[in-house]
Amino acid sequence: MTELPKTYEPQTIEGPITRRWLEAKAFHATPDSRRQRYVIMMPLPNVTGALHMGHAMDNVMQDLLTRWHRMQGDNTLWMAGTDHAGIATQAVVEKRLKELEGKTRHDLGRDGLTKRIWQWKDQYQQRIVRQQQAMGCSCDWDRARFTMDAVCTRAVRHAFFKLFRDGLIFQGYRMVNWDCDLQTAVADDELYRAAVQGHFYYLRYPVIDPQPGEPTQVIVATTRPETMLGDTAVAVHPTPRQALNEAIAAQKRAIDEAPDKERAAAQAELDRLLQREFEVLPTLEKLATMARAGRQLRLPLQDKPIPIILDEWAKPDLGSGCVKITPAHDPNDYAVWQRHKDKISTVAILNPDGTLNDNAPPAFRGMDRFVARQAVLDALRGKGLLERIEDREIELDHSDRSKSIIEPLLSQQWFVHMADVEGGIVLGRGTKNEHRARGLAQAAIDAASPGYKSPTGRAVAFHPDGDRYAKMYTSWLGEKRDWCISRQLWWGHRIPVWRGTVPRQNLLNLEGILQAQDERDDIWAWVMLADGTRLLPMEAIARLKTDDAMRHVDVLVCLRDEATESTLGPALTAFGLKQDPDVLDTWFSSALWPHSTLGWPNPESAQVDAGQAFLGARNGNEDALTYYYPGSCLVTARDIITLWVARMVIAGLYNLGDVPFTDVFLHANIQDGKGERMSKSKGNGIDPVDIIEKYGADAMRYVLCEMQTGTQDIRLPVQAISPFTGNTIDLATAKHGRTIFTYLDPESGKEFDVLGSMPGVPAAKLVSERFEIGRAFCNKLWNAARFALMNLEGAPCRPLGVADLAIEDRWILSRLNSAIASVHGGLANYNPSVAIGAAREFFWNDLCDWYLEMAKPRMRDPAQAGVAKQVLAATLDQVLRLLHPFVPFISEALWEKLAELAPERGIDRPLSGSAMLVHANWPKVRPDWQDDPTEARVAAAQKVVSALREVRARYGTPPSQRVTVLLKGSAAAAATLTPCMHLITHMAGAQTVDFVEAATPKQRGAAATHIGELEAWVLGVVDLDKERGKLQKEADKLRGQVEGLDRRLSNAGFVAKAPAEVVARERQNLETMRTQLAAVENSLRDL
RNA sequence: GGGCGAUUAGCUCAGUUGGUAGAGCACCAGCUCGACAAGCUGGGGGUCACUGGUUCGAGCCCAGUAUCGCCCACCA
Repeated sequence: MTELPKTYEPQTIEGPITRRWLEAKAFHATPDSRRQRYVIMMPLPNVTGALHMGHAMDNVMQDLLTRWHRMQGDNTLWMAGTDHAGIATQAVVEKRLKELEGKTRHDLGRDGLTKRIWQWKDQYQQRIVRQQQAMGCSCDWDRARFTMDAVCTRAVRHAFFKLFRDGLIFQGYRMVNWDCDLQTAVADDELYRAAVQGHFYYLRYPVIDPQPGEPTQVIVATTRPETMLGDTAVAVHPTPRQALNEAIAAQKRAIDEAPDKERAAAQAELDRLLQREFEVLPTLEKLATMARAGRQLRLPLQDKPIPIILDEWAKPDLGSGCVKITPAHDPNDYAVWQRHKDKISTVAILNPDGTLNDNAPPAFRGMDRFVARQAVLDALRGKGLLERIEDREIELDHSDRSKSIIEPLLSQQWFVHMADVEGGIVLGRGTKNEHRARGLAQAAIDAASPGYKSPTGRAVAFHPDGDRYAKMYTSWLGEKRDWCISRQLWWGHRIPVWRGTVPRQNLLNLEGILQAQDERDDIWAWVMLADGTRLLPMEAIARLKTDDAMRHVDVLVCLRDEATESTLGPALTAFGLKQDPDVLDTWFSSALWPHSTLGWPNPESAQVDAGQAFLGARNGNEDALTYYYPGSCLVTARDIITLWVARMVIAGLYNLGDVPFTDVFLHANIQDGKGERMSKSKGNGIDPVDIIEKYGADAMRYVLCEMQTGTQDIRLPVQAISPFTGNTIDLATAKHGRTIFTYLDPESGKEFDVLGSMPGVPAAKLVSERFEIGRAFCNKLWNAARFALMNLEGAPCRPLGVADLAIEDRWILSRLNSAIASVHGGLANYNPSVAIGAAREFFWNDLCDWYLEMAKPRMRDPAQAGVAKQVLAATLDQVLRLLHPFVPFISEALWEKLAELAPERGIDRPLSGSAMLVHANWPKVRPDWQDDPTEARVAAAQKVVSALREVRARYGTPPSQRVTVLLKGSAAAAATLTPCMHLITHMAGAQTVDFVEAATPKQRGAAATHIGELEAWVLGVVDLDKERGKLQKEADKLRGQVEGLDRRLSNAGFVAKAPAEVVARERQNLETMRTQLAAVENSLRDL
């Protein structure tokens, strides 16, 4: 065999091992006769950019579970893929288009832009896959999907169609978060809040024909004065006195409960409220009266009358006490409008791009909203209608993607109905799991509730800290808010609905097409009446025939299959229907991921890409969907629970009548050294490939596993590699350069960039020294194996019984058995840190530090070498298997070497072999290897060795100097240690170690040490002063401990109330310590 | 504003049902002895954020305080 290098070089083995796995299709899963299966669906990375450390954590956790289950013999599928990430990707590509070519999406057109995005997607998808393969992800690459590929697209259309037909998808006007840059609605979770320095403007609205004693104008406050152009009312509280008094009473109570330091502020607030009682209240009461009388105000600039209305939304304790109502551009005002629809209207003043539309006076039309703001203020000021301006910091929603300020905008959107439905809904219609539920959200809540069982007996559980996250999941779902699924983008799944307002006669002409839905299952239409009533086409036509008042109706037609578009689309167009221009929210397709990837609704006809695995049934086995759905475990960070986990459960239950997975493993998020969440855009994101290049993939995986203890977030201090010197620079302490993304190299003083965005400034790679731990581990593993391989030449494999084994053999096998149980248990409890910790402890502390050292003399002794080799080979075999899920590359490489030298390994019988470790069997616990008496013996011997080494260290005895050791202790202690004397001698570097009844005075003057009740002397090394000092210190410490125990045991309460076993144990401890103290004092006297 | 969580050695984190605090890294000292200096051996280092309470006994249970983080929320 070839000699292994002295240092582990990950670069030289990771590439070849990856190629070997991929060439052998080692990760490919296909349905077979096994009943035990394990399925993980990868949380899809967005194709917006490369992966960072957060993804690495997610991927490594999945790979860990995948490899572990694969070795356990489960039919294991890890489905890989990427997400088109609608808004995020389009935003990135549009931004580049603007920067590099100065073009907007409108210059390219819908097809042109999507073509560009496809190119971008191809490029990044490739990069992502390379990153994942570099990490060792054992996904089934032959099944990798993309949310916009043919298989997923078909599933999206089917799912949409199904929901549409069931009446669970509807269109409606709603207040949405509008991104004026990207010109689309964005979801709440695509926003971030940021404080902006702004102003609070007080405006005056004149009263029309004020009566004597009435105010001539009303003052309203706003931070967005331009919205006044869309005002349709001013609201005042119906009973302002009562409301103010309630506020005052509440504040008084607050003062009573307030802690001292907050009391002054609370009192000030009360004073302010009390003052309003005579400063503001009289006006408000008058206004309330005026409102009842139907009085109106003149809206400035628009010069139109608007009513004063009564609504509790106007709080007498805030602002001027009155509030302007802009239903089209403020969510609260929208709610007010809905309560007063009969009295007030709604006026939208914004175009989709944030400029003012034709509802604004001509002077303001076309102005951007922020320009218009100033113009409105100037105009008001000119008319003396601007009361005053206050400076104020305002918290505003911003779009995560474009960073622009969000405008609340009333617009028409598509929604999925999440709330309960009268009469319930059907889940898994047409499947063997068909059953009913109250509504979509409720079905998903139930699935994670105690006692729930799906039709196949499954339920969803969270790990670790299950209750906590189940609560988060159910409380979010409990709101049952309708899910806005439309986005005004070009990149994504286009909504397969043709819609239009159709005149009476046309609808009658459409009858022919609409009737089709009774005969075929791929078309469905709804007719909407002006009052919002939804009718089936035939109902509508019937009504139309009798009701002449119906002049026109809205028709919505959903075409399920893409193929039908070419045949039916033109007909629909001819009748004035147009395909909805919107695309679906990215999460709509992600929600289907656990079944769309497997070919739902029909695996047999799923059109996979060239070279990919066929999804239909084959060779008498089930098709992919039947076999692999429902899956097993979803691995993700907790912020995805609401966004994605909940929606997958809903989609799975709705389409297939069963939950998509039974377990949700929530792993920690990674933060930088300052506790900030790691992300590329913050300039603190580490690229896993940089870590892999520097430390190796296994090192990275080892450390990530070790860090994963619970759901607690993890700090990972970040260092930059200086592009000037190559040294590492701690970013927590380094000085910034010109921007927050640049730093100064402390040595050269030169500036470098961590974001790679500053032209002309060299970019630095980001790393973390934490990963050195992993590199050290791999190096240790490499060298331990190297030692073993140097000695394993010709290792036998014959059945060995207990009698054939040396005590150290029995010990290491017993320890191995515990390690197997601990590693397995740690993984089963979703605690990789415990698992890798147990593996490390066994490998490093037991195997390397003790067993290998104890075995060295035997390796040189032909009489003993055979057994020692055989035990070592078997142990190494088991260690490599145990470590494989954590550090797959190095373990696979060493497995190959081990197989060359010791092709057959085992103790009492050969262990099952496997050409590649990735397919080897997972170690099984061997209770027959557990040997507690031997473990106790060796543990006692280890204590003696440590104590003797301490003596040697104290006197600086060179390792090569053999020392003479005397031991004195009880007969029981001697009996325990006698079988281990050869080990003690060897491990402590002794010439001889002997038990004595009593040491001679001269011997007693040697260097002494005490191990419990045992006394030991190391002859010929002693320095009297040093010895005295050491013994004195030891005696003092013991005396303190004895005193403490004594005090406790003489406490009547302790003896009476503590459990008997605790008291007995403490008595025993006290006894031992007293003996030891006496011995130490004796030794001291002897000196 | 509401809810959840965290605070343990210089750093990053463990600590199962209450029974005298652990690991790795870092630090100090010694070591090239036949796998490994990315190593070996030994050592030092903690008022478990703070204040009370319950208990014979509290890192752990209870109440409060402080700081940090996350989620949710409509204050013009």
